[in-house]
Amino acid sequence: MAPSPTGFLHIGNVRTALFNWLFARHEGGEFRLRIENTDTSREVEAATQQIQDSLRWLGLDWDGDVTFQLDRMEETAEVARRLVEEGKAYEDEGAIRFRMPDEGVTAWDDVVRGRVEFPNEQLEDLVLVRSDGRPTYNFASPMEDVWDRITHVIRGEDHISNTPKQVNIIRAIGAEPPVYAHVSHVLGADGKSLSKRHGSVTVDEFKHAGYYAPALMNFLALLGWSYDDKTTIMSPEELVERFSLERVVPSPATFDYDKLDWMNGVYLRTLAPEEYADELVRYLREAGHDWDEELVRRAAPIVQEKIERFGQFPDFAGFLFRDIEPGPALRDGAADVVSAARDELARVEPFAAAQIETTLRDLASRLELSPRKAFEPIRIAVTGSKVSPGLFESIELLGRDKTLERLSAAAGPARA
RNA sequence: GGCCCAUUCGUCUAGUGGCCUAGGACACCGCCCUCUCACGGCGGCGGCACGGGUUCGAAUCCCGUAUGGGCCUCCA
Repeated sequence: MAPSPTGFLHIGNVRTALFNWLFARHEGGEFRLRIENTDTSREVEAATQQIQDSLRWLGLDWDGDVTFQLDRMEETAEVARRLVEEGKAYEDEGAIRFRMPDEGVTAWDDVVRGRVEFPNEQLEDLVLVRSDGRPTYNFASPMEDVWDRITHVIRGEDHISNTPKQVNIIRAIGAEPPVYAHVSHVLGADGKSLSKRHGSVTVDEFKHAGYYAPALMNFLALLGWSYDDKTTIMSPEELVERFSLERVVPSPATFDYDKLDWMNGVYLRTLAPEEYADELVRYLREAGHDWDEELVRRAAPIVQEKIERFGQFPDFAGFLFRDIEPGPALRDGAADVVSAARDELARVEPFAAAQIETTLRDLASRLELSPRKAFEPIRIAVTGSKVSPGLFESIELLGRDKTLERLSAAAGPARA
């Protein structure tokens, strides 16, 4: 994986990184991380750290130290000088250019695309070393592939037309090119390259939105790859065991946020309750919500079946932790239900979901109201919303004092 | 403009000449379950870009067209 340190890691690049990682882990090989920083003008200060944090969060661990392309400036310059001596390159206004063949074709067997051929007459004599001495990407990259004994280069399809150039350079120094696999791009719903306007695009944004890393990994793996005709939910371990480059398709994939949300929900619902609570607590802490951890843990079970992203928790269950805005206006007669509920709940013992449910259902039938009708105003009064976790569990967690307080406020001064 | 890559339901995909009356998943619609919202169950809608070949037979092979994308930097 060889990102350039120009900003946050884009989800399309992460998908490519994932394929590299899955392939390496499946084959028992190494997954290497190299920072392509030969363009010093575009380098962004914190990007190198961000890239590593993002990969770690997703669960992509690399082997050995991170390497930096510019660190081998001396070696690449040396090779360039040798190529000039051998007549395979030449100086041009202070820079060094590689002499590309003029006839025939340069070809390779791409693992995802099959045989790809380029007419050599299309190949320009590319700059190897800039006039200021820094190597260019198209020179440094293949050289490092050789020095690091990279066996497989899995990268985006935008590199297809760079490949014949790199192949020629590698052959010129008497080495064998690695195996290449060019994967397609990831697009937004409008068919254009995925960008900000489509939604989250950086790993950080997905993290902050409350996605669960294994779910995101699963989703990304299925963008351009499949195991068979029906398997969709696969743990990281299963993905590693089943992945193969041969099953990567060459056509571009559109990022479907709805499907990601669904898949994330599947993962969250499958988590053991304690694990779910742990993840939720960690998410809220990192999102800056300084809420009582004990209460968050008690609330976890009643939201696990309901939300598909941790990011939905504040809106969905925030009424447990902070004051609520006045809810929608109560319909005619609703105030009576609310104040009756307040009177009943003032006496319930113990103040627990089961007893609360019995009490409120009895109240509904006494008032000759359907549960649906009777509970709506109570829900709005207590949670501030028409949509919430289970009413009885919510009331238990809120506690008697706050529940009565909110019911009184909603019933209005007349009965308060 | 040149070269290269791609093209199966709205989306992700299965499919490698007969198993295809094209399978699965998300989304959408309907019904059931139900304290809201979800979950779950059942059912439905919906596709091989187009045109020529090759073949007894093509989603699958070949050619062309169209559409989309990439590259053509002393960017990566």
